[in-house]
Amino acid sequence: MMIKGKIPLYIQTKEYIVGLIERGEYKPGSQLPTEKDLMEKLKVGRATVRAALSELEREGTVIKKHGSGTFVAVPHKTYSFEPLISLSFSLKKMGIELKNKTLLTEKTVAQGELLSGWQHGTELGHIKRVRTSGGIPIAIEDSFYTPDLFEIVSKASPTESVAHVILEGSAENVGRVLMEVIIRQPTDEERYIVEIDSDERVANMKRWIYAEDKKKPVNYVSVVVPLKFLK
Amino acid sequence: MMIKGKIPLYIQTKEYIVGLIERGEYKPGSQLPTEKDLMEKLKVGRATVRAALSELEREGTVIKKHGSGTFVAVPHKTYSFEPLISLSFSLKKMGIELKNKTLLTEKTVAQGELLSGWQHGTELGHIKRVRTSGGIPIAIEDSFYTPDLFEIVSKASPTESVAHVILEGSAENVGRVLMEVIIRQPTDEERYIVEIDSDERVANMKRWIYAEDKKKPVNYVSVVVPLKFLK
DNA sequence: AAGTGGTCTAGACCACAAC
DNA sequence: TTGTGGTCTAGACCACTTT
Repeated sequence: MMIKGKIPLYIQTKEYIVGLIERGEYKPGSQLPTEKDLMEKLKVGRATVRAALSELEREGTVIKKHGSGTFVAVPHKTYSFEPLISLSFSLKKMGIELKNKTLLTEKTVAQGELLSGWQHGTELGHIKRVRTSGGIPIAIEDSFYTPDLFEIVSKASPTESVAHVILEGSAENVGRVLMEVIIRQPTDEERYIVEIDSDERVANMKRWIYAEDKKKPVNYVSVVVPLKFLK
Repeated sequence: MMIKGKIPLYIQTKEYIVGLIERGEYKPGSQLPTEKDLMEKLKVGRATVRAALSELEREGTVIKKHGSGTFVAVPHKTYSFEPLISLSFSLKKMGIELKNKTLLTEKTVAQGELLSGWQHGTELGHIKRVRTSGGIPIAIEDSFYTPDLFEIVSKASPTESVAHVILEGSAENVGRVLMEVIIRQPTDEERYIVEIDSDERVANMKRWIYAEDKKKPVNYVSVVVPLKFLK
């Protein structure tokens, strides 16, 4: 090791491991050298190796399994669309964990503005949640699903990304995703839930996911976040 | 410390620090006890304290500042609008390395259905780029801007995210963002540029950014990526 | 100069998985 | 039982910020 003078050893260790993977010496799913191997090979302490591997795990490059070893992460196809359409995915990548609190779970029918491409009277599942971080309400989320999807989503972990469930759950193949973000004044209900003044503005993200036939959405989500949390 | 037998010390340390914050003993923005203080107070090693603080920083609860101290995070300003609407941000998260090759920079006028939202004949700046990874063309990007924005974008680094420039550059306040992702067959030109067969499908991501008046877009971008690169 | 977090080592013991 | 990663300590020196 120790080639470069200024760069921290654990960064150099990271680069060494990434190099092994990029050169194809260790394929996705295969086991990487053990921490002990890396210590001896690179002549560094174990904390240094672990710091490198920890960052790589956080970045999704490797997966550590207690008792068995460290493995090259297998990129999964369905993850590909996720960052584009998932709010929680993007925030998580930035290191921000949101906690969900479910306010309401019900069966309803499409009506009013919420038609969103659905026929009037279409049966839908509806979940209303508040997302918090450190106990502070950050976002209000209203999500609507076709009955089939509602079954699947209801059984999934409430902290799991809906986009992830849809993409991964094989219920439907995604054919089209539409997303809209607008800046507007909050409603009274929104002001109450996220505790803001009436002169503060909110970002309202709406997302429609269509199945492969592209006719009607299988999922519609509206997320409201005060602008002060976004700038 | 050492109250609970099975739970790791660094987790207990985390809980202790979170408790300090939740009980209001340390308000957002204020400086937390130093690592040394925590070591002595809790009778644990420094690595344990640092493990706790590292997780708390990753979760967005605290902020460490080299040379000055560790502070309770201020929930404001922590979140960014960018991941929601930036294509390059998302692509980067997919592991797609961003090297841009500009094929075309021109002034043009709005025409055809692709430029929906603009009046026929509106003056626009147009940039056509190919994104490559390891010399292989991965994505085709066509972006259109109002003349004012075109000036700013042209001067910005070509690798910089357009969404970033628009959000940070204060050229306009963003009032509305519309994004669409569809899966379709490639055009002949697309097949030529990214070197794919006609039976392979592509993901076409389109994004419109509207200024505060929400009438006409200030930016329209279309990115085409072969599905096989999204695995 | 003093204090803070950042990096690093050497060594120990524990918890889990596989043989 | 063996080997892996998980946790933890004690101590050292470095880099940055503030006084």
